[in-house]
Amino acid sequence: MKELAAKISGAELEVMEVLWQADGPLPIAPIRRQLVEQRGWDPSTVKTLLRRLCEKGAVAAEKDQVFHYRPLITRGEYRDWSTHNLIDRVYQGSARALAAFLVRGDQLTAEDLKELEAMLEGERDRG
Amino acid sequence: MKELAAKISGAELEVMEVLWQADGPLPIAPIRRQLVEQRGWDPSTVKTLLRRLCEKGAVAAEKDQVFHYRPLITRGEYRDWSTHNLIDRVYQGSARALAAFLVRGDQLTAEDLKELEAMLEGERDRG
DNA sequence: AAAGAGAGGGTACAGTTGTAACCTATAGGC
DNA sequence: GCCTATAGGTTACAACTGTACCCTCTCTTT
Repeated sequence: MKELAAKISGAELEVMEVLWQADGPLPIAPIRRQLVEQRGWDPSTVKTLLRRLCEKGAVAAEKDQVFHYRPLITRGEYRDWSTHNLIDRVYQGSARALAAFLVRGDQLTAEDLKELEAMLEGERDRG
Repeated sequence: MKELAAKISGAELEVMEVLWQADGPLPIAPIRRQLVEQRGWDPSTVKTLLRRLCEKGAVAAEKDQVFHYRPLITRGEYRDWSTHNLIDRVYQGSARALAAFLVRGDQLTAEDLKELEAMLEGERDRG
């Protein structure tokens, strides 16, 4: 499924976001409403993006009076893929280098760092 | 400079990689050699990519008999930019969510995790 | 019933990206 | 001095992206 996620473009990703936030398949109307408002897109732009996502196999359209759109890949799968992609391409495959960047840069708040430590302890126990 | 880094494409990034690995400006010949070999690209492809990078302001070409190419943005700057980009686009702006993904997924080795803990302690002292 | 809103479907069009060919000038090897 | 390899420069071209228009059909409202 790597290829699928690979090909979701920036604008398409925003459409996926709307689908991921919903708790079930959505008809086009609310998707449009949200994106027209949030992003200032033309309604036809939303339609085009949905069509492309369907063509790419990232979204399914099921007809029930009107089409309902359902994501075929999860946000988690997409995160996995795109994070690995970043690590491979930008961090020469070193997840550790990325982790170091996060910790040493000022990306994380003190709160975040505490959380992280707790997580690390959890991992130590498990692993 | 966000815009600059933003626009470095995948193939272009591989060229930047070569420049970043070198310890100074490089003439086109070794860049080509490396990429023709590593990636199977045609020499003219390398030329095109270098031209585009120059147009984008990511690389400077200085003539000294033959042109020597020098990166104008550092790998660090690019990492910063692309990591923030991932966090914004895929993790809804939460660096912590990305950190959690790294720690909880099996991205990191036990060794990496130990390193991380050490880093966290260092941060606690500093911050 | 006529009209207006929105769904479905197709088309458009410029910019970016991956990938390369072609031509000219030139410098080093024979 | 001539030939071949390569630098430099220009052009190409299809796929992908961002962004949108237009036409038709149907359903709801007046």
